[in-house]
This record gives sequence, structure tokens and C-alpha cells, in this order.
Amino acid sequence: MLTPVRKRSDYHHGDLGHAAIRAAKNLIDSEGLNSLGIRRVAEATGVSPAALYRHFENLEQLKAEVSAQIRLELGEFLKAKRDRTPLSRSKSRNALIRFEALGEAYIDYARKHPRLFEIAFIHCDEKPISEFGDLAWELLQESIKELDEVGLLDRKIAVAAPMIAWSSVHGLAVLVAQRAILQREQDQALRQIMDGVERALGAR
Amino acid sequence: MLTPVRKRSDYHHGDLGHAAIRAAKNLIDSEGLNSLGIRRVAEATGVSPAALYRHFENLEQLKAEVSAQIRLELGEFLKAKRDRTPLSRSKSRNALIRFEALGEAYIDYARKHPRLFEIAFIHCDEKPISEFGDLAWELLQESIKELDEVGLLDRKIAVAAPMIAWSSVHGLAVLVAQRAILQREQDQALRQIMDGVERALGAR
DNA sequence: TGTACATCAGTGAACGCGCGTTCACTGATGTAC
DNA sequence: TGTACATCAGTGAACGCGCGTTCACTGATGTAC
Repeated sequence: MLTPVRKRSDYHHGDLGHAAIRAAKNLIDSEGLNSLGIRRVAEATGVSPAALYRHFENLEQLKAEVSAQIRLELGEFLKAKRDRTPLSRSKSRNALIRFEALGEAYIDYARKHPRLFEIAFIHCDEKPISEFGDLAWELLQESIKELDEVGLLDRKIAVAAPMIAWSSVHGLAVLVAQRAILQREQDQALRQIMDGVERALGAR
Repeated sequence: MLTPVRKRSDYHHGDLGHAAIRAAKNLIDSEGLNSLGIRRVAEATGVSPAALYRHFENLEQLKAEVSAQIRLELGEFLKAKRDRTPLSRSKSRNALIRFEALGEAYIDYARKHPRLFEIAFIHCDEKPISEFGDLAWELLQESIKELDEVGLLDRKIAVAAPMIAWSSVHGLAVLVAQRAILQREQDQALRQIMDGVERALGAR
């Protein structure tokens, strides 16, 4: 009763669908996508492999669910970090601060969860990963709109701005996640890139 | 004698090491990294699985060799495409043309060989993928130096320039390779990104 | 130039393993009466 | 409120498969004499 792993009984799990996705996520986070398998997830959830087929058609579908879940969490991570950033009294300075917070958070997630990050955008469904990652993309759009409102966005580049910002930071994030760039060089690289993006957008 | 698949005899292959790397590369290109295996490569090379252990310690080492080979080919691809680009008579225009050619070639490779591109920078050795990819990185440095020489590089951003350019284009390349961006939007995205990079570097 | 022999690059069979998936089943749940 | 029973979420054993790697071996190569 103190720590009821199973909600209803020892026979029925009660929430196996969600538990499986959570377990799969942890598995990937610690051992990589190649370690993800029906049997491993079943073991981690304390359930027989066959049980998972009540909740997922096959391994591929489970993967897709996990991938979507990670995209969602990445978005929420970005949002949380941006909203936790201390603001100044200057409205225009704040737009820039919040913009930079998104970039930092993005790199931060890639560093903390490289394996999750790597598969966040992987094509596992047939769906074309709508809008690049839904929430994250919306946050970026929003932030660029804020820059525009305080006059920090060059009209000539407005349309291209989201793509430029996304691609620049995403490029670094991938390198960070792949450990292709040394830990101590990452912060410097991010500053350089945010500098470049802001120059491109006309914010400085 | 007309088409000697085996160089020396039917028993000894003659060049199994290189042939195996080539076969492995083709396998990845067409079926993805997960299809790469000792047995598959052996089959494709017309040799027994055990034979490969005369040339590679294990699967992991074969992977590493292939990865290095792909990085080399990517560099050569960039160089070839840059040098094939028609030039104008303006020296400063040429620096920009050659710079843009590198960006285009990078995306081009990612589009044509998404699976090869994906593993080009993957960490399979213990080596930290020296210099981001050796030849490709050198070509970028060289190109930025050319921009500098014709006065198209803002002094303030000179140090950061390679990182900015690399990260921006790499970000798009990854999205392209992952099919996370639609075919017909890719060209537009590249133009936007090169625009952004050139604004950042002070080239326009 | 001819031959004995060490060297080396192959063969082929076998090993143990973990995998995704299926199937007949069983035990708990919750609804109709 | 109590009971019969359909429904549903689990079990556990089994399937066939392809994998990386090892091992004793064999056949070709090339060198020393």
C-alpha cells in the first residue's frame, strides 16, 4: 500500500500504456535508441512482452509515440526555461533576453539528453513531423514576433528569420548531442551563434 | 578474365579490406545504419563472415572505418562542386560564389545521401572526430579567408564566422537528411540561411 | 629454375543470444439484472 | 445488494530468425635454399 507500483491489482497494471512510454524514454535516454525493444520495455515495466501488444501495434508504433512525447517535453522544457529567465525593465531588452533563453534552453536539452534529442526529430511515423516540432516551433515564432514588436527585427529578413534562427541553433545542438564538439567549447560556440543570428536578424 | 571480381584467385579476394568498406557504405546508403552487419557485408562482398575478421577487429571498428571514409568523401564532394562552379570576373564576387557553392554542396550531399550524411559525424571511435570533419572544415576556413581578403568579412565577427556558417548550414542539412523538411522548401530554406549567414558575416 | 615450407587469407560449421511476434490461456473488472 | 457473465488486460511458452564471434581447418602465396 505504501508504494503501489500497480494501481489496481498485481495482475492488471492499470496504466501500462503511459508507463511503457515512460520506460521506453528512460531506456533511450540511458542506453540509446538501439536498446529500445519490446522485451526491454516489458522488463522495465514489470510486465510480459506480449502485454505491450494490448497498447501498441508493434515496436515501430511505440517508437513513434516516444518520439512525439520527447518533442512535447522539449517544447515544455524550452518554455519553462524561458519563463524562468529574470527580466529587466526594458521591454526591448526583454525580447532579446527571452529570445536568447530559448536558444540556451535548446542547447541545454541537447546536452542533458543527447540521445533523446537525437531521436526527437527522427522520422518514425509516416507523418512528416508537423511544423518541425510543434510547440518548439511556435515558441520560436512567438519570440521573433516579440523582437519585431520592439523594433529588433529587420523588415528585409523577417520572413526568413525563423528558419535562420532555427537552423543555426539546431546545427549546434546536433553537434553537441553527438559529442562532436567539446564541452568547454559549447558555451563559446553558442554565444558566437546567437551573435550571428542576432546580426542576421538586425537586432544588433 | 573479362570481369574479374576476384583479383588473384577465387579463394583469396585480394582487396577485401577496401571492398568491405565499399560494400558497407552501399549498404548504409540504401538501407540505413541498422542494416549494417558483419554477415550482410560478407554476403555483399561474396565472402564468408569470418573472413572479415582478418581485416577488422569487430563490427564496431568496421563502422568507424566507414564513418571516416564518408567524412572524406563528403569533403571531396564539397571541393569538387566548389571548383566546378563558374566564376565571374569580379574577385570579390567570386569569393562569395565559392562560399555559397560550399553551402549548396553540403545540402546537396545531405539530400542525395541522407543516411551516409547522418552517420558521417557519428561518434563511433573514441577519437573525438578531429576538427569536425577534417577536409570539410578546412574548406570552410579557406573560403572564409577568401571572403576576408576581398573585404566581405566584418572584423568584429571574424573569429566566430566559421562556427556561425558551419552551424547554420549543418542545421539545415540535418533536417534535410531526416526528411523533416519538404523537398520543395529546401531550396528556399537554403537561400534564406545563406542570406542570414552572409548578413551575419557582414558580406551584405 | 625447382621445390619445401612458413605464412596468411580464406572456409564452413557451430555457439549462444536476444529479438519481435503469436497464441491459447487466465484472472480481474465492471455491468445488467 | 448479490450474482452471472461479457469484456478486457494480462500471462507464459513457443516460433523462427538473424546476429556477432570463435574455431579448427584448408588452400594459395611467396620466399629461402
